[in-house]
Amino acid sequence: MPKETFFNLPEEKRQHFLEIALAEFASHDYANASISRIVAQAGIAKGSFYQYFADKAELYRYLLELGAQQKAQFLATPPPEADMDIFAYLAWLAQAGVQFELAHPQLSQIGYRAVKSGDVPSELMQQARASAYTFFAQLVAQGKTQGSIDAQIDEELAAFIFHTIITELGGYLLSRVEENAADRLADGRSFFDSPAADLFNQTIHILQFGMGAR
Amino acid sequence: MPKETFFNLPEEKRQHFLEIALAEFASHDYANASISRIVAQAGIAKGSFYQYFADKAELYRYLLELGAQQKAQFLATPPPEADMDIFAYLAWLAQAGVQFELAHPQLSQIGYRAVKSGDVPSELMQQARASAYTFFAQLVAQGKTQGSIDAQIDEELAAFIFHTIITELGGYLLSRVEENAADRLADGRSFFDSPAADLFNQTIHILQFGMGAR
DNA sequence: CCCTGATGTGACTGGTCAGTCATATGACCT
DNA sequence: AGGTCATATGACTGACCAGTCACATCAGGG
Repeated sequence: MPKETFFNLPEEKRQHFLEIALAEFASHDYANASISRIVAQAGIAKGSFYQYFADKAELYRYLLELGAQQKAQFLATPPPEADMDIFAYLAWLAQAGVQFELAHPQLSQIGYRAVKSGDVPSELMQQARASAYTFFAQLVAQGKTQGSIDAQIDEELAAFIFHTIITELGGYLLSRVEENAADRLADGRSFFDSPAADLFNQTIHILQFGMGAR
Repeated sequence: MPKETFFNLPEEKRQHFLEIALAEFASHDYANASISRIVAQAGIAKGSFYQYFADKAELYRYLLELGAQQKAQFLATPPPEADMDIFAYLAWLAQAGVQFELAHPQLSQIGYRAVKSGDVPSELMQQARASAYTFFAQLVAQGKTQGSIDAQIDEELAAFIFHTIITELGGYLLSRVEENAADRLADGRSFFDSPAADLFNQTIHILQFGMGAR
């Protein structure tokens, strides 16, 4: 957590600094992100940075936390209905993931890098990863009781597949329909009219049929 | 490609150097791998390294190339039968991938890092990535003519799913049955007796049912 | 025994980095 | 005007890095 001095900064200056730090960590991995570059770009002295943050790691953790908060907010907007079909829920989750990636590409990049490529092997990350897995595993268990997932399928394995596809799908779809990404960003719902929507639905259907009771 | 002097080195010394370089690049990403550490560990002078390689990038490219050769060799052993069912072929590919990971964990690590996490954005890597995609896309096209894949499924999308699952599955399975990995390594075929084999088959079946003609 | 060409060597250069610290600035109170 | 406290500053330290280069070593031929 940043020091008090950071929060005492005028709102505008703090936001400006965060934007620059975000850009730096989005375009370089942890080892290559440079505090020297950040402060130069933000127009503050090196020493000032160390009045705000204990060290580089603290800034990084703070950015990750901001990202997690933003994403949690994204995923919380329409509260999941209790006994929704889990594939519908999965579709909703994946779609929200894409929306998040469109709305916060830098945060997405930082988060993606944090989970992939053994940067940050801190307990914190291991823990986040594990809880994502158990979340999906619970989803699978629910799917089994609903009868929409074959009871013989290994729950952890199915969770792994969900997690993997959800993690990678957004980036893939965006890379396929890059050109007018900004347009779709303007109106959230328009994503479903985009050419990506069909690909999106196909993916969910493949999982649905693939895991459905035989 | 290394300089001639490198190949003039006595076999033993060259191998020893490569082992150390491999370990370094497997445990650090490109930016953090250190030539200074490598030469110190290998017991050669910094200057000598630069008699063998033009620069750090050349060593890295060489290691990647060695990895690609080894993997190609792994995937070439039983020549794919002409009109094998493509899911059987996919299963074989994935299994060969796991075998490779067991046999050459360091090469796997380096290769994985190279494709993930925008290290090495050199044309070379983009190209390798693209050719992997078209390879899978062709496989999907073949599956459609065989009737084992629904004609309505987007070929590129299916290729993406194949590629993603194949890439991640090995690591996941190995992480789930870590304890006696070394045992299975001893005899290649014994993988199919391992507890991972069932998970493995389930995965292929999910894709098979998921993509099968409706 | 010396010459020559290939190979080995490690101190050195110039660069970047994270983090520190003595000093300066400014705000607010008395 | 003086005093006190929080904050700002950037030169500096020590560390590491990739890559260089003048020099040492060694092998084999004449």
